[in-house]
Amino acid sequence: MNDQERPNPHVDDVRFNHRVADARWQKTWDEQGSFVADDNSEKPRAYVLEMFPYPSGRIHIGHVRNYTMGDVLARYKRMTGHEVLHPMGWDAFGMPAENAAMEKGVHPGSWTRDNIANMKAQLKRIGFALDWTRELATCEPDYYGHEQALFLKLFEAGLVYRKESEVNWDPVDMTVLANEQVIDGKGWRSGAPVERRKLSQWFLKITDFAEDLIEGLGTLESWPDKVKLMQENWIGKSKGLKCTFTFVGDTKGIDVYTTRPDTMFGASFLAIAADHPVAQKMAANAPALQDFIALCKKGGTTAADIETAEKLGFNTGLSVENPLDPSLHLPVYVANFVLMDYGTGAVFGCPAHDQRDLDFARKYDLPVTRVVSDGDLIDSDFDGNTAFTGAGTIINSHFLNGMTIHDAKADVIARAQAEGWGQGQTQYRLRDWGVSRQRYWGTPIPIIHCETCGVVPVPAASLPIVLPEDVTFDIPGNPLDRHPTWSKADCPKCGGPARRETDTLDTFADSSWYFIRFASQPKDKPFDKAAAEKWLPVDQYIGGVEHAILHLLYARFLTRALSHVGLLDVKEPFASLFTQGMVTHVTYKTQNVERPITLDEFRIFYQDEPFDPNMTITDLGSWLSPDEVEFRDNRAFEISSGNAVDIGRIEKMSKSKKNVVDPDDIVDQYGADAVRWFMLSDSPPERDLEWSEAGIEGCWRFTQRLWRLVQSIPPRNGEVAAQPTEGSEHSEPGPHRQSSASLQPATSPSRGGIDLALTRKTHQAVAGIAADIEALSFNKAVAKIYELAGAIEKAAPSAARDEAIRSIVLLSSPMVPHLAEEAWEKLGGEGLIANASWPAVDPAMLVEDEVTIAVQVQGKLRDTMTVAKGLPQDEMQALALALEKVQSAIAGNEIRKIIVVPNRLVNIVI
RNA sequence: GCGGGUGUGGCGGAAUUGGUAGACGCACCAGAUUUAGGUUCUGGCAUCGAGAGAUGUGGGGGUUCGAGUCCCUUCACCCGCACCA
Repeated sequence: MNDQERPNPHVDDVRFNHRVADARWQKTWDEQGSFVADDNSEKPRAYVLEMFPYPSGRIHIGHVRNYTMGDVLARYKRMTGHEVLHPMGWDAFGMPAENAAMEKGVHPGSWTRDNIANMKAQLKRIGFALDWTRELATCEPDYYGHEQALFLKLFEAGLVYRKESEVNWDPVDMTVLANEQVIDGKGWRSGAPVERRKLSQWFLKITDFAEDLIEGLGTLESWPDKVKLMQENWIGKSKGLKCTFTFVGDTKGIDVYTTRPDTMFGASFLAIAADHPVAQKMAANAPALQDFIALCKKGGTTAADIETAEKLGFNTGLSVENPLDPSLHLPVYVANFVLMDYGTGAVFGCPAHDQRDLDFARKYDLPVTRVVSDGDLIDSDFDGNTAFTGAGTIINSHFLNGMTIHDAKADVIARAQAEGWGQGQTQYRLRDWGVSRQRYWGTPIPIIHCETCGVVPVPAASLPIVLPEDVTFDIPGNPLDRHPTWSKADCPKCGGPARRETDTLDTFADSSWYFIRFASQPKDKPFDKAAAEKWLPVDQYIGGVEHAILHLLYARFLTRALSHVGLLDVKEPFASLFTQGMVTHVTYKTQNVERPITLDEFRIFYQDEPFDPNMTITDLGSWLSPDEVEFRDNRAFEISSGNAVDIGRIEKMSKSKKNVVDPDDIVDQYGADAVRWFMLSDSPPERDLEWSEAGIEGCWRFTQRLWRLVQSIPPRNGEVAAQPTEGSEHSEPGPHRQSSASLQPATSPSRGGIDLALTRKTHQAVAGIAADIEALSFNKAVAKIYELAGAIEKAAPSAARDEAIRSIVLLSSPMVPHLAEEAWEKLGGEGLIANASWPAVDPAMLVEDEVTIAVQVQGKLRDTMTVAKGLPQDEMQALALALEKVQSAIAGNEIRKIIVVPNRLVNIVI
């Protein structure tokens, strides 16, 4: 399926040959350093950044979509006179490299570096306008060494600390598991049930910035609301009451934090976390409680695991007093759904108004007292299984009765403070950022543990702490830990023998400052403050919505933390954020087949029972890749077997579902421009894009259509050329350079007559496409290019038509740069189109002098009419009433009202 | 469980933000050119209806002269949940 196999004598002479053109222009851009950002430029700056890829081995089509969007914006910004920084690098640390090491016996470093080389070559083939001189890989010491320096700065500033924290522990492999490695509560390799185990780990104090990070969201006007909302909910600021429930007959008690002090009279139990000191202390001589705590430790550490697990409790036999009325006593339970790291690790349960508490109360037969009424249900008994969590009026609560929940909250907090048993407190759901990973392929944490001096930071002069190359992955666990010499170090303070920290940093740390390093990369320090600030913040950041919370929050935090310690003066790293959708593709699956069971299979399931040959077994369908499927009569069949195939759902491309498309293959077949065009067409960029053969064919045809348009006019320097205009090819690059390709109405046409309509259409396209690109509405920009192409094809030869063709080449050049360069050369444009300017717009050409008016009767469209723009309302009304269809719709009824919207519609109400 | 999102023809989507629903593309149908077509060009294409017309933006209800757009309610699907990156 390539051009050689499909000769086409009729079109080959005018066909755009991407195989030649793509390579030619990519080489030219490289040689001329077209996209190298000039740090000293006087032009206005634009920093366009896409989230850098993890070097998994191959570029995924999702990457292509992401980088194409950024590339169009970067190229457009260059055309509008900006100095553009558009860099690329590699988020190169992480687990897959270690997995490859275990599975294939390759070193994580060489595996990663090979992948980077392959993927870089792939990216180059797509023709991205990237500044490769700033390329970085986080796994190289010249990157992570600087990260270690930043870590030490934060350490000095008191933003780094150590505490115990739970990890997933595989008791068979004796190793820490990532959440991803826990499948159905079991270790992915050993299959053993996972336990939660405490380790001493390093944390960054992101919670110090919780308030700041919420406030900062308010300044991010060009971020999607949904992302800001998700971050705000993640930080989870709440105002509530921290108070003490004293043990009955004692002055000591348990501290509780609650956001619902208004419901305190409805409390029927107190629940504490399994890790709570009270639980731990009691467990010392209560084996049953020890067992229960052990039970709570089963299962993974994810929020979803913990919160969907069955709610379990253990009655400690302890009893506490309700501080609002000490005569009310509550039992104390240890419960698996209470988290030690949020609030105080203890909650009071108010079952009528909290679903979890209600489930728990029903299970352990605890009282359920309604204390908030929504009006309809005053005083009625609570017997349902759905908690009422809405607003209402307080009932069954003595002195709080009749208050709104809002007033009751304030009243209880005031009372607690006056009486000394509690105080109002602001609480955040956000937890400190645990950065320790018990893994090899990451940034070594630059700390030394000395038996006499304790924790000692590595002196800056000793950086980078380089990962040892001689490690093995034949046994589970962290190779750094068992390396014979690496962890041995001299204490920088006392010189005595000490141990190097063997935890490495979370890879999110690597991706939390790479955008700063792109802007400034001195050898001797992480970045130069002044140089970095010239580029920062990133003007447009583009990436997947899956990063809406963690990566973006950590990057925002680290930027603030670096500013806090004086290394930078930037609060928000990303001025504008765009989250793009995934690329999906249809899936195919063979049908399930039911067949008789074999003897061997029977023995596996039923051991020694007598064999029953009538028993059947169902082979589940397996995924097929599109090239294993053929179509007959609109039905799908497997080519190899001829069996019918189910056409599955359209899903995110994944290897397991065999619906991936390799960018290299399609770039080779259709050319980089057609692929880029596809990535921008049809689907709005924030939505998913469905890959299809038909779609890419259509895109390929459009590139050829554009090419034919270019062939249809003679070169500029020919004798029939229109008068030379002030084209960009004559203008000097600079901040104030005048815009290029002139689009003046063709007042002295040299070919054919005046075509004002086409000139209008062209100017409207220039203005519209500029607005669409700036709004990242690439699908709309694409539609407008199609429209303009259609208009040009229908137009008779004229100077206006020639100008329209020059314009469409310029307008589409950010999207199809190879074809545009080739066309620019054919049209006699000077220099590279990559350096050309965006066409100028004559505002007078944007206005139409006639408008089409909708005429409605009772809000229903009955007719339309074309009138002069700005026609007075009474004239519009008179014209509308004169219309035959309108009269018949009125049918002699009395006209009650006529609504006239100038230049838009007339609505007659009867 | 918690948090966020999406829903418009056969398909992807557009709709100046409350004012002509279906721009543009894909697919499909018809015709022309071509030795041929997976080329190119022209035309058609929401649904029902012969037509006039009626219906139509996941479902139900509401506000309005007018609703894809605003409000209430409901259904379906997708994403994130702190050690995947």
